[in-house]
Amino acid sequence: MSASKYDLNQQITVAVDCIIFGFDGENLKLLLFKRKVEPFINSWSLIGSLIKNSDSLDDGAKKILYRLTGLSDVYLQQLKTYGEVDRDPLERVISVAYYSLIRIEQFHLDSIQSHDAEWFNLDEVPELIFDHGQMVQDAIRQLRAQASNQPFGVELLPELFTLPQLQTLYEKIYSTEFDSRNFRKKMLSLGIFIKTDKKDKSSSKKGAFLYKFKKGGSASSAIAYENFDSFRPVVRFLGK
Amino acid sequence: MSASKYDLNQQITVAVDCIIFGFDGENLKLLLFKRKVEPFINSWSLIGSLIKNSDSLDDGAKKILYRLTGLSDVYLQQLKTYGEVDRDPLERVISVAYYSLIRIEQFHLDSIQSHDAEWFNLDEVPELIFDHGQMVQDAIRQLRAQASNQPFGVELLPELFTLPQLQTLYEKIYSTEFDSRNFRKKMLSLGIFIKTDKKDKSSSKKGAFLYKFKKGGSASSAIAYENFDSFRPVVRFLGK
DNA sequence: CCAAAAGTGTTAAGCATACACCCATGC
DNA sequence: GCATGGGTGTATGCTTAACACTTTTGG
Repeated sequence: MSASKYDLNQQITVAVDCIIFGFDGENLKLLLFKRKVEPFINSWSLIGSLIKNSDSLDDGAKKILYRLTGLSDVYLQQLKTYGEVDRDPLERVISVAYYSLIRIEQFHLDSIQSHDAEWFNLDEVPELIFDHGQMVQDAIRQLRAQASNQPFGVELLPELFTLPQLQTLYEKIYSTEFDSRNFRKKMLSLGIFIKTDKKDKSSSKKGAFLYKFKKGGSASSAIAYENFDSFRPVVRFLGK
Repeated sequence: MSASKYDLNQQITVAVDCIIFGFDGENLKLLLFKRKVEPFINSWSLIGSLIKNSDSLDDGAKKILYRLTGLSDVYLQQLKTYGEVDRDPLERVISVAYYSLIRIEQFHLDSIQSHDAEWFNLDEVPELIFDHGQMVQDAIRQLRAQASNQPFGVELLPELFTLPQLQTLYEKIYSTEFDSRNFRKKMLSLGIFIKTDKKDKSSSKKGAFLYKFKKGGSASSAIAYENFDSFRPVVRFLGK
């Protein structure tokens, strides 16, 4: 391709980085992989790469995530673009960061392992290259902000899930604990869950009822729940 | 500068666009200017340009805003990066959008006019090039989200301002009306305003008391008010 | 004196929070 | 039969939201 028609001199490389949070029913984790190119080859890095001329940013992010981890059908949300001049020592690179929150399943685990990627508990994340640590911090903040204004869960919990599981997810996101009576009351009052008559007995003798999401929530989004009154916070109570 | 060391073939141009909202005490406006280059020369456009190799995105946005309008010391906040492949018909350009909300003053007016820029009422914005219309929509949404979670006003109202002015600002942002008794009660309960003993009589015979912001709010931000409990929405009531 | 905007107080309803006990079951 | 986690209800205080009249003063 010929040089830019607007400015022959601009020479900026464009990358995307994906901050992928995962929930396994117990813990919130972060997906990392070992960088394959210099500089910092073999250091832990977010899932990222340069985008192609022919891919939009959104498409490019999806493809890169698939190529580097095997994950597909992940709803990625744009977080922020990082553009400090010297953030990459090799050359001028700006990076458009995307994030998502998915449920970790066996399918994912196999795929990820075969790609040299790995899930890390959020409190055991190793040193990351460049400004990736900052990206993760920003993504957590964003995740919390979203979770407090919109319920989420589609694609992020198993199709059927229990309220204790949902509570655990929220507790991990906020690094706090909620009173189960208030939590259940609040969640059920949102009117977006349907109780099934099945029970999950994997974590207690009594078993917990399985719920599913009501249709009409955003099918494409792991995070946002459409048509939801954003003025009514989902999580306000932080008391026990 | 030599070609990219990561990828010799990537050829993507990077621009920034600034969505500048202005408040003149009565109306919320949008700053536009007439594009100076083909394609679409002389069409109305957001304030934007390519960034330089030596400028970070944040710095580049500030400089471009200054160059094209004369505005300086504007706290710009990154909105989103737009990266559809064909968003610019001439070549592949991604644009990092920034936005701000400032008060419109005489100083600004002169400077802006001399730069061929112009303030438009939000409901009278002309057709914009590329995806700039979408950017404006996204910025309004973001502005509302911010305004509902954090009080704002520093740098965005005159140093001294009246509560009716503040109410007008919020009403314009949300395109709705608030009950003045509830609005005042809520704002004053935030504890971030100081009543002065001066009155502004420009809009009524009785005159309205002038208030100022308490120190300790974010001095650098026109929009965010730091150290504010983000779990307590500022604007929830939308009733009259 | 009157028009026009500023300023003020109360009540009812809804929501958040705190808190303690019974239930079902596998072992 | 008991330990474990699941499930439920109520009372209190705070925030929101609805609502109407008085004050000030320039003209």
